[in-house]
Amino acid sequence: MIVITGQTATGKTNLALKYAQKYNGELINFDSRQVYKHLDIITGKDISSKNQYQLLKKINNFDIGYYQIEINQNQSQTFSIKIWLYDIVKPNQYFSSYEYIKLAQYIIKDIEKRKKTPIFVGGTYFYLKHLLYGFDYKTPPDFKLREKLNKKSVDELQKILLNLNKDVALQMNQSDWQNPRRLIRKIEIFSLKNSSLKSKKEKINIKPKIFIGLKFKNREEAYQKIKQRVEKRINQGAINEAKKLLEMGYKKTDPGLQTIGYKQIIEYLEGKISKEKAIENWITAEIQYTKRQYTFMKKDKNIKWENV
RNA sequence: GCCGAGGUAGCCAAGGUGGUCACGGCGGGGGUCUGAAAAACCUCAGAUGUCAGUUCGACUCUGACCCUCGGCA
Repeated sequence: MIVITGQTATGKTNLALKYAQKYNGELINFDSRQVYKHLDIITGKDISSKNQYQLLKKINNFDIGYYQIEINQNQSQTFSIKIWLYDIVKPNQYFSSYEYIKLAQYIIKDIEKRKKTPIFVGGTYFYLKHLLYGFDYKTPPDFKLREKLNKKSVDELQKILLNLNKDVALQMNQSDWQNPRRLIRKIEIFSLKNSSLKSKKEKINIKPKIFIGLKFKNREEAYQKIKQRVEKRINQGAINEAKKLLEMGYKKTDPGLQTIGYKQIIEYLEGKISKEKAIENWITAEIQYTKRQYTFMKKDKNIKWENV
């Protein structure tokens, strides 16, 4: 197995495609935004309009399939490579690392059955971490509870958790203790009706043969690349894409639209900021994201870093 | 040139009868990370236009100067 990860806009997919040619591979996306249908231009899916999604199988609400993309090596040679795990769910559907891993494991088996090499490409280290190193999945989300808890203040959530499980509450770090999402998840886990569920932990410890992380050599480089990329996406019709999604009935609060690019463009479409400001904010958000990505990823000592 | 308003960190911006020299937000640096992660959250560092004067003490008062923005010329 090969894994290509790293900061956004560093050319992960291109590198992955090279490996795909060399090792007879197929790509598996692990980008948490590209799993959504219709989010194409802004999330930077490497497909064109002539690519058709090939549906392999429906598992629950998930459309598992691939895009077949062609690469012209030179005039005479063309490679055809599959990319899996794009377009799995609608922008308003719930999706999580749990679902991701189930699907990824299924695809790995499928690829290996055909004697090909799975090549994971993406920037969502949260998903990758769980895929490679395992995860103790024991409590599914309780959306009713979340909805209720989302209305509470951090203060109230802290009190609820203290009553539920004092030890866990006191062990939380400073950041998580102030973080409503983390508090809600903990409450979810320790609330009575869920506590009896059995652990589904699977022992996983996958060691990729090649595990590369791409990062920018400095901030200036990141700024230039990201600026170019955002401008390109604007020219490709990013604004229309966002508008179209709203016209289709998706809301800005849907999980799929909680995405860099959409958030800023929607503010523009709502008349809150100018187009120029939206673009500027988009670029800034993207740079901030690259920083968070590296902060998280650099703790993984198995990644071999390459500067771009 | 005259009249008015104003100059507080990279940007936006609050403040006070002169007394721990100053509220925030953005941006920036550094982090957190066990079913929402392109999310959410934590943390740190930055400032009173210039020069004089009044005063025990001025970012706050006075004067000059330099800029900026309106209006009149």
